[in-house]
Amino acid sequence: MHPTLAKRIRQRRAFASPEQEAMLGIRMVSARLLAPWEQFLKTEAELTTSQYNVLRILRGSHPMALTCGAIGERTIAREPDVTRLVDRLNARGLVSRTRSEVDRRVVEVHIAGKGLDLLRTLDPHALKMPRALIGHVSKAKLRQLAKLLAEVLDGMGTYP
Amino acid sequence: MHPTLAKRIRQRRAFASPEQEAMLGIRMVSARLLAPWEQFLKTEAELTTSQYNVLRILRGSHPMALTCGAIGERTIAREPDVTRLVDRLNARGLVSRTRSEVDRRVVEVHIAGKGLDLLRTLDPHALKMPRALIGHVSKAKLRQLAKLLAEVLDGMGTYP
DNA sequence: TGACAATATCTGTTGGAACAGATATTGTCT
DNA sequence: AGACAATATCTGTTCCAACAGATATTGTCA
Repeated sequence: MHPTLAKRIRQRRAFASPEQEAMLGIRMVSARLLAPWEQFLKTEAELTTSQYNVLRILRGSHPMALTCGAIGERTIAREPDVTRLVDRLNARGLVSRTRSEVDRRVVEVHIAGKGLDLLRTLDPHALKMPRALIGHVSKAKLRQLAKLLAEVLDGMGTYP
Repeated sequence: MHPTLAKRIRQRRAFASPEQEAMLGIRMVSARLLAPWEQFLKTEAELTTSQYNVLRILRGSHPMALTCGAIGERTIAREPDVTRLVDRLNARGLVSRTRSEVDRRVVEVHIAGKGLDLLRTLDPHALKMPRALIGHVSKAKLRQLAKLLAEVLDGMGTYP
């Protein structure tokens, strides 16, 4: 699709600071990693990545239910927006919602059997895809990359 | 905000393949790099990143105009969607559109003075932000990171 | 030249993300 | 108990991205 992307990074290297250089690289790689996955989720399961992530989180806590607030904490989505996200999953029968008895403000969300089934069909792809996309880089280098990324994440600043 | 992210990577390291590990890291870092920038563009300039990128592209070719098609090639956006994107920029006077005389199917898009002014106010932030966010990592490691990312980009596979 | 494909952009429509403010319920303090 | 803040979710709304199909213009070939 874009055979010149790596070249563009190399071209900029002379002008950009190491920080800009790294940031550009991360954004480019991320964009090209996410696109196939989003496309796949959409065509195979009609899910957005947000929806998929929520389902994964709910499976993670299964058979325990989670409140909307708890889901919000574990995702990037703001809590007020969890409602509709869960709504759409509920409309498709992938999760079930029940108003808590002890605190009736709270809604408890629970992954449904249909949701578990759907995730199961996606699991093999979630496993195979990383290898298909970046398997051409040696395992040692990938470990090194992950290590550097963890260091970037640790102590990342804010802006402004 | 999420002090446990790096920890989550480390925890998964034992279970995940190097490919999954690297992919997870890239996605997490990218998400946390993009969010402040999107937020900044929105509050300071009421621009989406797509709009900002188009303005940057147009400035790059200034004083030459670009067709919608040419803009589409240089971005991730599909060509049919460039129309409205440019529409919104045009409505704010940031770009100007003129129907080509030689081929009247074509629309030539040209960044306006107001667009150049807006970019100028954003430039210093685009320079400072990378340092603020990932300046805590040594320059040598950042260069190494960029090198690894370029390698990942080169020869990245497809899925499915 | 006329038919038909190719190109470049536009329009109609849908769905989701984001934000602000509203509502319902619970905790707390007097 | 009554008032008021805090919490948890919901509703109304707007904006944008994405896709499908339509339109206008140009190129090509019989």
